[in-house]
Amino acid sequence: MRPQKTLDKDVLNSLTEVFRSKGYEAASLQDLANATGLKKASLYHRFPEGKKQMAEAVLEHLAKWVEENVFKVLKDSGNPIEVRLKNAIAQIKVLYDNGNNTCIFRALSMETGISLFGFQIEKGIKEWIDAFEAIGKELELNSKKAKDYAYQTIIDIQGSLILTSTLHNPKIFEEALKRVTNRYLA
Amino acid sequence: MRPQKTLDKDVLNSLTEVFRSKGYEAASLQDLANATGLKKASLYHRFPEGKKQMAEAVLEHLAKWVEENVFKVLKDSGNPIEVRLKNAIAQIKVLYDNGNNTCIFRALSMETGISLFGFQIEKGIKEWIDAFEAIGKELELNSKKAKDYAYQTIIDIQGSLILTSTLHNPKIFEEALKRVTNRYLA
DNA sequence: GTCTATAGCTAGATAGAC
DNA sequence: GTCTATCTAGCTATAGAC
Repeated sequence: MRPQKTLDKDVLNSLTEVFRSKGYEAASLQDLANATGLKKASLYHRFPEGKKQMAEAVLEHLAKWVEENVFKVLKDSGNPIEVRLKNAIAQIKVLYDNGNNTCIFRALSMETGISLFGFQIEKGIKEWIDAFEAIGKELELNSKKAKDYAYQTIIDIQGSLILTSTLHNPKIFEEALKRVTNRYLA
Repeated sequence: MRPQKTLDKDVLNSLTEVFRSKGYEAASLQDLANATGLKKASLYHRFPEGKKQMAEAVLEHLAKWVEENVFKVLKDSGNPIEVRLKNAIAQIKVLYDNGNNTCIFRALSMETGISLFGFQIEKGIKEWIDAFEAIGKELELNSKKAKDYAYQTIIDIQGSLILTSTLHNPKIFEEALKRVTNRYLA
């Protein structure tokens, strides 16, 4: 097997950037090839099922990153809950580049996308909710409140990402994350 | 001038539905033609600049609806502020069909869209913020708080729309709107 | 004002050399 | 594993009859 000129990880990162910024339909194979530095046929060699498979790989890739860098940090023992929460929030800032990146779920969730990726996106969102719901329970909120806080957290993140990108104002994202933290630690 | 077989208003409503559900790139002229019941060439007769013009017309059309049915209701004299707020929230439920419709801003705000419609979307979002900021000031919140509440209102709406559609749970949207109301009237 | 027909292009995808 | 070359289908957009 001849060694790959370009590492899988780099390819995935390039694909991620294109899908994130353009969405699924608007991301052409030419765009994806340009971003990775590979030719279209080479992309098909790595992803025989084509564009759909590329987007799925991106979703999976990001899901792993979040699991490793957000959820694990939230759960991970050793640290007191305030520290875990703050560390997780810091990673969320990395994930969304301080609000300058759109969320991949949003980019891939238009109707064509819904039938294509609906399941993965729904699963992903539920994992976010579960992760924050667990934090609420750990803080001994009653079960309704733990759930409400979790929903509000995701709403704050998603809503503030939209506002930050349309108004070009990262402060909105930052303040939303502060609000999330305060809701739990107040 | 031969009378139009299909009214402008009906055409716009059909176009709106397609752009809303598919986004800009994924909405083909064939889709738009099917939805309106007109042939492609007839669409070009009404919108000589093509698809871009159709999307712009949709944005304008919705902006007018919101101005008339949300902003005017919010400002409109005669009624006490609690009633105005509740009426406006009721209209927002109509606009988004209880959370089942995606927001046109989101549908048209991917990168290809950003250069195309960024200005109109930014303007639209700012109008929403201004409208709610005015409510806060009327309630004698200080100017920072009035602004914060307005941002949080739009964040709650946009964020809850995303969650409602990905989780197929209109209750999330409904509760977010309750939260908006309570924030102002508590 | 609406239609049929079609131009011109780019999309996603494949074949096969190296 | 990567490339050049190419296929077919679908796209946006236009021409011109009625």
